[in-house]
Amino acid sequence: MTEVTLETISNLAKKRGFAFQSSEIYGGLRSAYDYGPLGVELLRNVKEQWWKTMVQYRGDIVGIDTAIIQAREVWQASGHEAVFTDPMVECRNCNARHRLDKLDDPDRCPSCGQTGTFTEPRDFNLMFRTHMGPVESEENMVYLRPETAQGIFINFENVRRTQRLKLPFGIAQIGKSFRNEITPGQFVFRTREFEQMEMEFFCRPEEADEWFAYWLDQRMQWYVDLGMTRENLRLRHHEPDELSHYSAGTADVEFLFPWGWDELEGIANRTDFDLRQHSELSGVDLRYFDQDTNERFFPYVIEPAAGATRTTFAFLIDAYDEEEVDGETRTVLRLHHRLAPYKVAVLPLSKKTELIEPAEKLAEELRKRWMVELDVTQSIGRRYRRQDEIGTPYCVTVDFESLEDGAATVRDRDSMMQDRVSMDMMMDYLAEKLT
RNA sequence: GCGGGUGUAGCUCAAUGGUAGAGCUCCAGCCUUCCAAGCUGGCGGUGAGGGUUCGAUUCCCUUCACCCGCUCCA
Repeated sequence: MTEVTLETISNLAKKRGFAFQSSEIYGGLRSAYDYGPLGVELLRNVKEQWWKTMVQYRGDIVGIDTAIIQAREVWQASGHEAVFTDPMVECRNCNARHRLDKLDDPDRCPSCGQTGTFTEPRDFNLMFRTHMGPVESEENMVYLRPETAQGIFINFENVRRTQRLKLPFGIAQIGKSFRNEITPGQFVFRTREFEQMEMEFFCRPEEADEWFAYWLDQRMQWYVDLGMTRENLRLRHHEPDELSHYSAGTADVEFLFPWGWDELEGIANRTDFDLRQHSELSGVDLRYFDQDTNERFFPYVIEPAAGATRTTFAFLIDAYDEEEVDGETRTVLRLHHRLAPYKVAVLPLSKKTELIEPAEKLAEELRKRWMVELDVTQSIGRRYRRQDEIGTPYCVTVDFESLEDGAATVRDRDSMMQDRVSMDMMMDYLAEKLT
């Protein structure tokens, strides 16, 4: 695999239309990116694969899509309002920043040992605030959700009842979340607006450890099945002192990014913290009643929470490859075909009308099933390289011979091998390759 | 947010206190007809705002963005 730098990959992303800086024509807005025509396909494919694996292929998990704006009480119950608002001080001597409430001595910097070097404490609020309704007041202040999980917990009873679910079962959701990260960066890796793929798996408390291990295994396998290099993935268990306020155990799926290992997904045992909190604050009993044992209890929750945008980014990095072909560098995105933005490119060998017409007809046919690009400009070699660079698994070339034999050449992205296939059979041929 | 670095065309890079150039890319035409060929032409730029100056891309200030560190997290 080719070593890839952040710069290489962000350049490719901009050049080919995967992601652009947000508000670029106004000088750019920090920490926000817009997904271009290729990026949106890749992102959609990642989300689709997650949904299929987590919801469609399973009988024990259902989906949901909850509002980004929720009652303020949700974030009071979850602990976010308290935990995400911290007074911070900064050391003028060494520029280290510390949470005031975590300092043993509020006057002494633990990083450099100096005293009296701190700035005035400033409030850091990690949640976005806005107002519901046209009048700004404290009463109608609302937060943009910092995680999708709470939308699931507050709908636990709605979903359980309407779908007649029995433990163990899961509720999955994909959606945007917002956090005022102190330091966004590394291209789309850490942004203040991001997309999550979260699933809350509810089980009996005594089975939580078992399900935790199960989901670690399942989630790791998902990345591997979609072609991510095994050596670029690892599981890292959190130390007790880095656990979130709700967690009894957390492990991260990490990917080897150009800057080092970093998190793609956190898998946590959230215990019964959230359901218990919401029960207490709302007064609604969110306990589960087990008719077989006649028990009423709060289920435990195992949560695999993945970042959709950063996972998409990781797939892009992992797929990037360069190789020497006839003294030229060929750039190839070796994306799994299920993730590739375009599945097929139809390329008439020349711009002659007699070739463009059957090519258009073929493209139109294949579009019913896949994302297909028709490219007629410049030489065939250049067009192959262009498709390689955006990860298109197959190119179909219509040439003059096609007019005689009704067949076209199918060229494979990775091997560059070619196959002559009848155009009548093209759909079936490609369908078999693109399962 | 703090400290350090960087901003010239889509990309790589030139130049200058006095009309900003090139290569690649892209687009059109010709040619070619299966792995980034060639020829001709075209589009396109000093991140933004202000100041100094007869004149600023160049000097000064502010701002915005990016990169590296600190802290937080999917």
